[in-house]
Amino acid sequence: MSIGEAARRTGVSVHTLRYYERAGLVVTPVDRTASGQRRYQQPDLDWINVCTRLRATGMPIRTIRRYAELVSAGHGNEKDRLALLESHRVEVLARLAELQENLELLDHKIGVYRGRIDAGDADQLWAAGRPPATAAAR
Amino acid sequence: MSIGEAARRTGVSVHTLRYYERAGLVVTPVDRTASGQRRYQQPDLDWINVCTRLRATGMPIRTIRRYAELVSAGHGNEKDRLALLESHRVEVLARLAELQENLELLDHKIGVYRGRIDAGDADQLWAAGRPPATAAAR
DNA sequence: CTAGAATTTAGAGCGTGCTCGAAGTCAAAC
DNA sequence: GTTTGACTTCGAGCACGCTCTAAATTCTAG
Repeated sequence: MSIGEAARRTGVSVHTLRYYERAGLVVTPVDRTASGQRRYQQPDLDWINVCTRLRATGMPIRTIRRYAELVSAGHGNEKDRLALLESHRVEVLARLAELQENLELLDHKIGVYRGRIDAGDADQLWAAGRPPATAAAR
Repeated sequence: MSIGEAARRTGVSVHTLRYYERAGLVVTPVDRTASGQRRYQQPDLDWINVCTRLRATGMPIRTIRRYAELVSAGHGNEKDRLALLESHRVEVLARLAELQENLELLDHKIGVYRGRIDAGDADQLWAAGRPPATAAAR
């Protein structure tokens, strides 16, 4: 299928598809017609989806490239691939934790504003994080 | 305290402190000495910490600026502030969910590699996401 | 008083991940 | 055959969030 069709099916723009290819995010080169146009197969789409999902976990392009290199190098480096994925997993867990922690600040502030609005808007002083005892939120 | 001390205490570089100020991430202008050097007070640090934590939830600078503008505008816009925070909260929850979903792909792949390595490395075919029935992972 | 460290400004530079433009080639419908 | 739209490459451009430089000034310790 054409690059346009591949873009439609993966939800990635044709620009980005070509960019990913240039960036080395490939495991096997995409087929080309005699005139040089790309022709995608299902496995190409599957790989693009993997890239998309790795990106969605915040894996940088260069790391996905490294992973792609390991995959295309074939057998024998499974431990390296595993190490790469596990190392990234640690980062993802850290980011999840950070996000959740700071979401609490957000929730706290939202609670303060809700209370203040319900109560008819009382004082305005505030503290940075969780209330030390008494405090509002900016 | 000096900007250097403020940087030390907030964990933000002096460059970034000045950048935040330029970017409008201020609720009250930082004091200046007669000669023009910044002198930070505890509330300034508290606000910087709020900014840092909002940043950590992925809130863009321009949104924090908007929030700062609302705060410094004073009373009467609490509903706007609440709306801003709640809207951002929705985005944070979405990103948390996305992160968690794609973490599952990561975990799945890690599981596949662990199994393959333990088993002494079997076949190499693969599927993009969760295994449809039988498949390994790239 | 003086040396060295810290601070000031405005503006440039950078890393990341796209996103787009230009100029040309190709393909499918008519 | 011709048009219309999709495709090609290459390089530039952009948005974001810092990060750094330069040159001048100010502060602090001895």
